[in-house]
Amino acid sequence: MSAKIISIPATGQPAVQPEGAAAASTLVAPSNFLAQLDAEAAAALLAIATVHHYAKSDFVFRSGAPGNNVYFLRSGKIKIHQLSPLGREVILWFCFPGEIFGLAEVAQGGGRVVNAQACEASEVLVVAQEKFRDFLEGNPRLAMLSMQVLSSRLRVLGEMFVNLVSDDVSTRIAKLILRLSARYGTRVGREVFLNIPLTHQEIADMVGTSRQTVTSVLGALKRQGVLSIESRRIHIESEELLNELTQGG
Amino acid sequence: MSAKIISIPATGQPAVQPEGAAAASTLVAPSNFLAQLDAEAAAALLAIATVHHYAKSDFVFRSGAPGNNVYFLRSGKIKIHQLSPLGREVILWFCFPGEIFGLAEVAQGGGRVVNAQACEASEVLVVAQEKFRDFLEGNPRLAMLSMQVLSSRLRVLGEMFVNLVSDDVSTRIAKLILRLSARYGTRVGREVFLNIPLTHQEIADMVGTSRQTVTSVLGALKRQGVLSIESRRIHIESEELLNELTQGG
DNA sequence: GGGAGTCTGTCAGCCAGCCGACATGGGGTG
DNA sequence: CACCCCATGTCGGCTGGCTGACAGACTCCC
Repeated sequence: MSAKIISIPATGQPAVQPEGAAAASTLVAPSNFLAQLDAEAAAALLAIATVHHYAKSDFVFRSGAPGNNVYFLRSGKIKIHQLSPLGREVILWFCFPGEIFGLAEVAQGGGRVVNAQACEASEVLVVAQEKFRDFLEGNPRLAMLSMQVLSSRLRVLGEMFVNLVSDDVSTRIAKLILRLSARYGTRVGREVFLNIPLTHQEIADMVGTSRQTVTSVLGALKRQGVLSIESRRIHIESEELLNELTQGG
Repeated sequence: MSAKIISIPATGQPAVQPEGAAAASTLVAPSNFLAQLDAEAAAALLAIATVHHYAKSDFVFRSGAPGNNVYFLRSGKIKIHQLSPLGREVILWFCFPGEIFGLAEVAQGGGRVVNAQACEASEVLVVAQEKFRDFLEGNPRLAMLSMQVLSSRLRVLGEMFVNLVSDDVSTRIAKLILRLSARYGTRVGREVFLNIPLTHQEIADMVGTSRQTVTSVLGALKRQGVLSIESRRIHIESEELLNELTQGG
C-alpha cells in the first residue's frame, strides 16, 4: 500500500507493543497442554494412551470420521484444516508439540468436521474419548485446563474472524505473521525467527486470499525491509514496522 | 446426548438435507445450558448467582474489562460482538435464553475481548468466576457440559470462518439464515419462522459485508420466493431452494 | 398522534483483489 | 547428474462488492 513510514522510537526498545505483548502472554500460556501436567498426571495420561506415528501428509483423522479419540502431539507438526465446498483448503490452525487436538469434536459429539494432517513425521498420543473423560473427572484441575485450551482457541479464532471481516489482505497477512511469531517465534535481539516452513499457498489458505496476492504482498514486505524469507521460513527483521502496517490500515 | 428434538415432521419432507439436518442436531443440543441442569444443580447455581437486569442496548460487559464473571441469560437477547480497529462492529453470535456467555474469557484469563450488549430488556444471572469454578469442580458432569458449550461454539465459529473465506456474499447470507433457523427457528410444515428481528446492518456485520449488499441480496431472495420478511423477522418459504443456493454457488 | 431517528431500497462509480497464463527457480529423487 | 515437479514471481483483464448519496418507509417515543 502507500507505504506508511511513521516514526520509529529512537530509544532502545521501549515496549512499543502493548497489544502484541499482552496477546502473546495470554495466548501462549495454555497452549502447551502436556507441559502443564505434573509427573503423576503425565504418567496417568500415558497409561491410557497409545502412541502412533504418522508420516508426512498422513491424515490423523478426516472430516466425517466418528471422532472417538483425543490426541496429544509429542513431536512433529499437524495441520488442522477444513475443505470448503469448492475444494478450497482452509487452515484453521497448526498444532505443535505439547498441544492437544481433536478435543472439540469429542466433547461435543457428532463426528469430525475438520481434517488433521501431519505436515512432517509426527508422534502422537491417542486417548479414547471415554478414558479421557474419566481422566478429567478424576482431575478437575485438568478439566479446567481443557476449558482453557478451548477458550484460547475460541479467542484466537474470533480474532481471525474479525481480521478477515475488517482488514484488507496485506493487513491480514501482517497480523497472521505477528500472531504466529508471538506464539511460535524465536526472538533474537529485535528480530524474530519463525521456524515454520510455509508456502504461499498455505498462507493464502489461512488468510483467505489467492496465492498470487500473497506472493505480491510478501514481495512488498521484503522490499520494505520488514522481513526476509529463507527456504520458506519467515524471518522478521523489523517487528515495529510490521506492527505499524497492522494498525494504520 | 443426541435424543433431542430431531424427529421433525410427519410425512412430507424426504430428508433432503443430510448436511443441514446433521448440523442442526449437533448444534442445538448443548446450547441451552440451563435446561440441562437438574433441579438440584439449578438450585445450587441460583444460590451462588445474583440477578441483574439490563435495558435495551446496555452493556453487560465491554471489551477490555477484567472478566470476573460468568453469565446466564434468563430472558431477552444478548449480542456478542467485537469492534474492529476501523470501527466496524463484527457480531460473533447472539445469546438466547438458557445460554451461558462470558465463559471463554473467564476460563482463559486476560480480560474481555468482546462486548456483550443487550438487544432488548434482559434478565441475567451473574456468577463470580471462582464460585463457578468451585461449582464445576463439584459437578464434573457440568464441567463436561461447559466444554461442550465451548466446543460447539468453536465449531460454529470455524464454520463461519470457512464460509467467510470461501463463499461469496449471497451464499454467506443464505448459510447464515439456515444456521440461525436450524438453531432458533420454528418449523411449521415446510416453512420456518425465525422469530429474531434482524436489521440489514446486523446481518451485514455477521457476514462481513456492507448493508447495501445485504439489502440487495435479500431483495433477490424475496423475488425468488425463497423467503419473506415481516417487521424484521425472516420467514423461510422454501428451505429447499435456500439450501440449493448454498451449494451450487 | 406527530415528529425524529432509524431502517430499507436503489443507483452510479470505482478499485482491490481474483483469475488465467506463463516464465523461472530450486530441491529432491531416480 | 539430469529430470521433474512443485513453488515463486509477474502481468493484464475483469468484476464483485464497497463507497457515498439520496429518497421513501417504518417505528418508537414523547
